[in-house]
Amino acid sequence: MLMGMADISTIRVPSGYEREFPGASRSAAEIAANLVRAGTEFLTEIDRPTRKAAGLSARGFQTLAILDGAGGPLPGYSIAEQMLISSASMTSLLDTLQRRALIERHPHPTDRRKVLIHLTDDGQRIVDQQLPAIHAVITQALIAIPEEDREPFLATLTAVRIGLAALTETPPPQHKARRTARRADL
Amino acid sequence: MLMGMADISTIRVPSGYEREFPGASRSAAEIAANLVRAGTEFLTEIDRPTRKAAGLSARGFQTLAILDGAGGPLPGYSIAEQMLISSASMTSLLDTLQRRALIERHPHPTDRRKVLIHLTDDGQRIVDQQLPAIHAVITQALIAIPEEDREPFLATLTAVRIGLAALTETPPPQHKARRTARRADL
DNA sequence: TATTGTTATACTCTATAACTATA
DNA sequence: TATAGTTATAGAGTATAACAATA
Repeated sequence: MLMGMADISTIRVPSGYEREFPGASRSAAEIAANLVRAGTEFLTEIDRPTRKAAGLSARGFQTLAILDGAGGPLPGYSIAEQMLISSASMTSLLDTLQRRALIERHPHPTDRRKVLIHLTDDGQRIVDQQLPAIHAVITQALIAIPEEDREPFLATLTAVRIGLAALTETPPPQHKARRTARRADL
Repeated sequence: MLMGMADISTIRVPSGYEREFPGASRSAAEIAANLVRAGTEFLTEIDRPTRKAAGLSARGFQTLAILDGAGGPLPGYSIAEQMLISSASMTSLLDTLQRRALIERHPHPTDRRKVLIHLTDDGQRIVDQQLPAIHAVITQALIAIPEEDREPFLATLTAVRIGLAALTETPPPQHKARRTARRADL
């Protein structure tokens, strides 16, 4: 059984946090917790109409949306690159979509190593039906955010992404050991 | 092959968007795209040390962290509720963790329906080792966000989560059909 | 009757390795 | 040699349904 949605409030980190993790920032932890949670909840809501209507996984629909966005057939490896998965995983995904007749595989006219992935009419129909529902959910979810708050919010989101990307290119940050007081204090 | 990280910038939505999806808000779509992306990237970074050091899935580590945070053993259903998964999925997760000797199952002293999940010493050690690394990553990723921007950012994140929660309790928002111009315009 | 947990079954996503065909 | 794709194999996470034991 899944429980109902409790009242929503900002996720806070207890006051002992910076004592327990020397060098760590409490406000950073709060931002991380709330950002990850908000992102996950958003994904779930975006996913909901798709799964319900089409019985399609997020990855499956994403594949269709990439093909739709490209405006024409794409070779498999180029979809795989965009989705950050291996070619073998791509094959498996495409098998699933092809079984449901949402995509077709056609040989590339000049390079016989390649397979061009086409949206079928059914696949196109699913994208055309689901995208408006998804964008309606997005618009409605953010209806209470004032227009003047949106650009600053976007700017901070981008700053976070830049900070994350910088992490990948440097050695993992140093840290001191946890100061493990009583567990119940967390 | 997975590609490297391109330069990071705000994800923007093309200008034809509100024409293509009547009633939808372009700034909302940009916030959704950047928020979901930032959340996913954050999760990936938080995940990285855990997977590397302990070969543990995100869900597996999350289970250990919940037990650690509780300060003592918990019955399975209470962990499942926090993770929003079914009791059958919980059983499978716990099987995996028990196979690696990171948790133990003990009978509840008074309610014989319940099984109390205990962190083993190995499980506790993984949490104690990984949590500082995770919090160092979080602190470092956000180092460039000025302190005075943090509370407003948190406030907007919470407003988004409230908007999302409100969606769940109401019928799906109405929307008009996609105005399907040329595909390449997207 | 409701709660807690397990088993059985099935599907998706993912990864790695080995392989074919083509460039 | 490098690129594109498939097959084979394996493992994790998820869901549903049916079930047992207990409260």
